[in-house]
Amino acid sequence: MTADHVFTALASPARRELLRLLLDEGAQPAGRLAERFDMSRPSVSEHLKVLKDAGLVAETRRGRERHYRLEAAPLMEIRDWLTPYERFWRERLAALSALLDDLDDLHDLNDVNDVNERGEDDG
Amino acid sequence: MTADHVFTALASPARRELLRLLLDEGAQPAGRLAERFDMSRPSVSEHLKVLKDAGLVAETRRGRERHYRLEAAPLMEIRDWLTPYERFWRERLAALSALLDDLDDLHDLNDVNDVNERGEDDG
DNA sequence: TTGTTATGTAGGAAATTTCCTACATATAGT
DNA sequence: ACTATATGTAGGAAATTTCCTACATAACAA
Repeated sequence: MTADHVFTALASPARRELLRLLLDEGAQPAGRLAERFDMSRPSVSEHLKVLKDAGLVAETRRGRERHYRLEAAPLMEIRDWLTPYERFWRERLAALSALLDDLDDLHDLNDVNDVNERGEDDG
Repeated sequence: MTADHVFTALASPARRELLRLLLDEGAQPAGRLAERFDMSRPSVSEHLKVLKDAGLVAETRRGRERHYRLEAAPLMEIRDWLTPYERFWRERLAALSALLDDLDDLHDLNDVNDVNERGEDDG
């Protein structure tokens, strides 16, 4: 439910793989998801529970199967959390870019001096 | 270093708080960061180590202090990981929006029928 | 040199996570 | 009713994480 639950859920590679499968292949029954893992079916079931508690998947009972589907909404909280860092990141890049431009200017200046040293006229 | 390290590092509230402090207040020595936590200084030091291994902070030694600064670049991996889910999320919203539009159309149609029932002409 | 400050590391206790093998539950088919 | 299928839950072992209190290291200050 909370952002903390979402961060925690994403910390496990197995759970991220579950989300990826649901994204790429759509909703599936628990058993079919479990087949893809090098892990017992009950363990996959527990991972699904963690994802469900984080609101990242939802289940629909169809007969004796339970179809799990992706619920991407909570991931938008992560994106929002990321936003201020992205701004920081961009400022860093801009500063670097400015630095490189300055270096370029300096380089051009040296070129001019080189030309002058070789003669060409003036003094 | 890897995306896995980054996800793991972000799973802890204490570590996310460290990143927030470095973002909001800039680079700081380890001790000053530790003061803000309801936790022993060595524990904060270990959290900083996890962040450093994930490439999320870097340290600069200044005298006997070590200044930690935010390194936001690895967070961009998280953003990239998020992207396909964001697309999914938008499609979901678009579908919902279309559904609501359809409901609206149906509603308008009923209004027209209401008007006709009250008379107005035709039949 | 001697003492103080800033910080990391060692070692271990407690809590949590991960994963397993039974087992329970519920639905479908015969 | 009986059997097979799909799945969750219980209980526990092993691994990992978190946090602590010493202790080690290195730089500064007298």
